[in-house]
Amino acid sequence: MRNHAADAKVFKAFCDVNRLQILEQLRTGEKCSCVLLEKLQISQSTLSYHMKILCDSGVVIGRSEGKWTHYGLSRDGCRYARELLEILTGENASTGNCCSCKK
Amino acid sequence: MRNHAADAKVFKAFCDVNRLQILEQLRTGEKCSCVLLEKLQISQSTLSYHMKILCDSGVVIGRSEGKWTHYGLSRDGCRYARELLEILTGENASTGNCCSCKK
DNA sequence: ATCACCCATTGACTTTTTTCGATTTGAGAG
DNA sequence: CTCTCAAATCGAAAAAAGTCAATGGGTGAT
Repeated sequence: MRNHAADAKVFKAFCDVNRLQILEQLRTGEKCSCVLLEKLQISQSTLSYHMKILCDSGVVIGRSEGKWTHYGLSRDGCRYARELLEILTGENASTGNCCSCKK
Repeated sequence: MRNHAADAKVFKAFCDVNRLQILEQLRTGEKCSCVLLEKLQISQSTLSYHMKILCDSGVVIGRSEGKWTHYGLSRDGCRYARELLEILTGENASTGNCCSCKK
């Protein structure tokens, strides 16, 4: 029996347009906020808000270095998300017809 | 260049606790609304709302039969969701260090 | 110490999502 | 045709998510 709240948190990362744009930027490697921000139409505080959600989901990791914070995809977090989706939708799921509706 | 709004729609299916519970029920085969409802703490109209979102995401398909509508996982829709996540998080994504921050 | 810069947090506001009761629609059954 | 039942839709309210400007905290440069 799964923890649905925890699972939902993981997929929160992928259900917002701005976050998908951020993830797209991260696919080519680590970026710091200032660089991410250049290609987005949002304020700095809004970006920070989204980065928090991405980090909380486990898909992204932040790495502090001096003044900067570098964000990158978490290999483990990404794999976990894919495994989760596999569990939820995997081919082993039954697609048989319904028999529960007592006509 | 991806259509982020369309992609976000797919993952909307997985980022809500009630919808995850519904998907869990559907893993064991088709169910009609009345059966799904029994195991959820929501009203009939709310369930209908969630079923619409699930169907719009492509992950679930509704099949009308007389008075009943049977809902089931869409094999194609589920595969598409997994492929999408693979593209967004796949191992081919770079995890190299940032070089864009001119120190 | 002071300044400039990067980023997180706060508080207020707007927008979107979720929820429900009531109503409507559509499909058998009598 | 009328009645009943399953499910969708509507309208309104509540809850949650997203947004920004302003502020604060930490770091490195001067």
